[in-house]
Amino acid sequence: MKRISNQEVARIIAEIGEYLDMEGVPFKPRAYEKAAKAVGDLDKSVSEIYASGGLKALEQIPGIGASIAKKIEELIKTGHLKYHDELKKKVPVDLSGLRKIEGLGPKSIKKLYEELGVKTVADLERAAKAGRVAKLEHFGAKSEENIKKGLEFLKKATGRPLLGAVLPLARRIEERLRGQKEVEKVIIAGSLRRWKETIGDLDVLVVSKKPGPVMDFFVSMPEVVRVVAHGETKSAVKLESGLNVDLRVVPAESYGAALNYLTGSKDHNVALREMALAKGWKLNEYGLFKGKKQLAGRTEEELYAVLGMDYVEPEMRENTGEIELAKKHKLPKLIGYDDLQGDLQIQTDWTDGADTIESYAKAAIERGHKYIAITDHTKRLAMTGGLDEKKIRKQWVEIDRVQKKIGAKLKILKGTECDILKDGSLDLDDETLARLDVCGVAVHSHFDLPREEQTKRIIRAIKNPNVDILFHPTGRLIGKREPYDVDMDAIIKTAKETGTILEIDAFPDRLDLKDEHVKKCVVAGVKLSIDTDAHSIAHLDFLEYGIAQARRGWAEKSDIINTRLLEAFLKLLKK
DNA sequence: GCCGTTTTCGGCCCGACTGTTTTCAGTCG
Repeated sequence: MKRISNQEVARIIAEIGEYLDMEGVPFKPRAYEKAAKAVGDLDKSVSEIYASGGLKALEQIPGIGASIAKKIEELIKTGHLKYHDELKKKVPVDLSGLRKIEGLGPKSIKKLYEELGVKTVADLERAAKAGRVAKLEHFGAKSEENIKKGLEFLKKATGRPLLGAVLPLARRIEERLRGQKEVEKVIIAGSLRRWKETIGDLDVLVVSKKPGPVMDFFVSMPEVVRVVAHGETKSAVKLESGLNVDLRVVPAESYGAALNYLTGSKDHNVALREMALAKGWKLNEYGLFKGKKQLAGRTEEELYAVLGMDYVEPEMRENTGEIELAKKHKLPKLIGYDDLQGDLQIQTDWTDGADTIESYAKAAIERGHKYIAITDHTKRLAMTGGLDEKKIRKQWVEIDRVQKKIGAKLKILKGTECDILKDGSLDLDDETLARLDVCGVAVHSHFDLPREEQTKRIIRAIKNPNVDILFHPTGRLIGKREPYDVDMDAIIKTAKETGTILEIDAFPDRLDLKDEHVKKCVVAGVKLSIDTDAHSIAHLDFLEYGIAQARRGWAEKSDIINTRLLEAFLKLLKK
């Protein structure tokens, strides 16, 4: 059997949808697009799903039916798909590559191929430079110019930026717009408001009676390198970083409906619209309407209420069951952004952190923390100057000194980020581990062990009765490193049996556990911690990303151990 | 092609903007 990645399967299915779109086939393109997204978002590999459950298991995936399941089967078995090959024969182009150029859809790509023989991005570049694109029917000088610009940006593009990279900029833009006198309200919607791990582009919503000056101000912001659209109610710009920012201006009576529409997710919105439709109403970005009469739309709360459901927090809007719960008034009460009492993973200048224990303590007090754990690396991570049994005892003396100096405002817990060795044993002896307040363990080596071995290794580590928390459980670095191959269900099961806490690492390129694992832990009754993994004082502010991740996994306050005050929190640890 | 407390057949979200058009197709979200 061929080993084919989910991404590859998703790409081929998506391409089928686009080829059908070229032909003008109705509805099927959406079905393929949905199926491709479903495969791309899967937690497990499609090959494994097929290996363990066959076609039936594939059909269980929402958005995949009998026909696409068979196609996936063929891909897994042969690495090829005849149907895809046949479609590609008609328009043999680098579809995935060309689709990355902004403004180029399937229909335009087909035309460029048929009229100019454009197959690749390089072909397109040559044709555009020679002025051949502008001569095509329905194309023109501007279309050609836009294609050239799209090509330029494609060369610089680096994929979706991290939430942590975009949020500070988004907040600056929001503040700046708030300062405009024509602006009554401003909010950033879209995936940012849902706190997705990475951000496609920014969707800004403004309430104003005079949109003109707001639009003019927006398109002339200093970061703007290109104005993509500049209309009365909608404008779009590209920033020097490559980020697209859309601005919509609506009247106050449509604010809630527009906010809902722009926040998404698309699937959540479609489900709401279908609900409206079922009642004989219509939902769009201007409101909920019965005929011409507006039933709701001024606020999101009103919109959900009139639809007969509870308000759904943006982090939950993925159409993964939240709508049903909202109708039954059974939504979880998510952990709040002010609910944490402390931070349980901090690296200091004793290893690879930048700041001293004392300066971290002061910074934590400023942020209102009640406790922090000092969790430096251990000796196997020699490059960080990892602590051995002797050196960590010296650190305890320093912690005691700082504790005495700062008094009762903050408890500094003695901790570790102890290395899990290749065989699942730990990098500090049990006697030392037993004396720690908080014992975290983590994998920093042998990322490529076979799944079974990796799983066994981690399970052995967390079965150690001294171990309290498994740090960054899957080891991924978003956009840089895949998670190691590990059976998370088995880890969660063992964590439940042993009372081990799993971490939501809030560092923006980790966010590890990810939302669906958080969900599984909540269901299993496994407790979680939210920690920054700070390597400097500034990183202490990352907690909000971890809280967002917890909320995206439907975690309540009680699921997270460091929402508790010190005494209650310590009772939840193993000893 | 997918899906089902209306349904295994007959539906499938909806609007803004651009660029090319003189009324609309394509793309995007």
